[in-house]
Amino acid sequence: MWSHLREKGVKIPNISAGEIDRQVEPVLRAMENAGILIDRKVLSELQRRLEIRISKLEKEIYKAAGEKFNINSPSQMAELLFKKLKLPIFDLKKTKSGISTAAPELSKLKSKHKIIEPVLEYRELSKLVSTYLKPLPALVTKDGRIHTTYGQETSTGRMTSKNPNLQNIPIKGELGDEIRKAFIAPERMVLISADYSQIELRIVACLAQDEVMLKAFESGVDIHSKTASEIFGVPADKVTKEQRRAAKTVNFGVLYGQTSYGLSQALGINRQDAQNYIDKYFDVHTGIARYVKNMRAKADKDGYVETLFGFRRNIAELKSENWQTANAGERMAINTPVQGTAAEILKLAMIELDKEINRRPTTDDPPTGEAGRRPRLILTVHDELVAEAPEEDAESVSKMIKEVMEGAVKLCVPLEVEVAYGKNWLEAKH
DNA sequence: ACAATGGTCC
DNA sequence: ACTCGGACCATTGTA
Repeated sequence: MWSHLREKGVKIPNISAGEIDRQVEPVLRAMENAGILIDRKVLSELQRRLEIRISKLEKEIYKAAGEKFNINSPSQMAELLFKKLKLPIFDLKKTKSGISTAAPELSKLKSKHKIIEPVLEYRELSKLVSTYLKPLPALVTKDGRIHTTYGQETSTGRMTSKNPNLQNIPIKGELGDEIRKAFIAPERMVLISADYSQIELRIVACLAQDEVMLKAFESGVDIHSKTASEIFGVPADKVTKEQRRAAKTVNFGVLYGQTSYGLSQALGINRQDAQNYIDKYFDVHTGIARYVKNMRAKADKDGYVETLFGFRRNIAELKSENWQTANAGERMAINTPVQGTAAEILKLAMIELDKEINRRPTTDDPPTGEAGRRPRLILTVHDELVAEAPEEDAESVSKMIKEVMEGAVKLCVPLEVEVAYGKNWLEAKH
């Protein structure tokens, strides 16, 4: 499906998607066995801190409500907010059973009642405690480490992680920082984190042969600032932070087939403005517009789309009588080649890295009974790999990982990898 | 046991 | 009316 890209400078290694999956399988098993070292004390101390705060918030919420109720129950929350407190439901999303109490909806009510803010904070903190701080320590094995299970059975070719899922460890905010401090390197070792910079945008630039985007990546300019300058019609050096943030949302929205409504919700602007931005975007990015059209047509005609390495996803949804289902099918057709190709590139890098790492000797003669220190891959998070390495090898292993990842395939644009290391996962991402 | 709701990540 | 792709998991409430 993408063989024409060979003439555009794309060098696709002679390997199929299925073969990539087979070859990455033993690498995944090795990563599961390796696991990642956990500092349980960091988790338990944070848990204690948050539980104190949560009980204060509980009292505050009950007081503002005038009664006790189960804060964790969306139905009881809706009953309280919209029946007893009679908060306005104009503009709020509905669920099958009633009014949504999801965070974006409650945020709209912040100015209407003093109960909203503590509820949002309660939700945030109890999420962290119940999903991460409590369960993670229970999964630490005798070696002090957590061993997830990786899978490859997804509709795009991405990998999954379960028991626990280490691909959704919090990263936003101060509390995300605190949790990531609990994922540590052993004595005299470091964690190295390496992530592809905007890999999906680079892939779509290439698959779509979008001239403007190709040039942007070749010249190394900030892609979101460039998009901002295009859709807001301002010089590149006059782009505000706010405009850049909006442009970033547009860039990612395109990958998902986002509508004007979706964009307006994401940016908190009106729908017409959102539509104008999208129109402006497709005006400039004719290649992307063509790609979107082509993927819809391809899926419609053949019933499937393909990634760069030939992974096929059947999209039966497109044939649905239900227009919502059919629209969802269109978005899958747009997104799957991009997301799937990114997954394939990461897997190729993992296969190559595993070979390269195993060529290196163990650094130490281990003291009696102790395992020798040597580099190994330990985590994979969609566009990021985390490895462990002896601290004296941090620089050389970092460099090796970066080079292998950047060279995994030759696209029409350069692949860039950001790499850093430190004593824990937080430090390794600076 | 299962569906619905909500929330975390890329 | 509905609206952003791909995952996993906790809690509530119903069957």
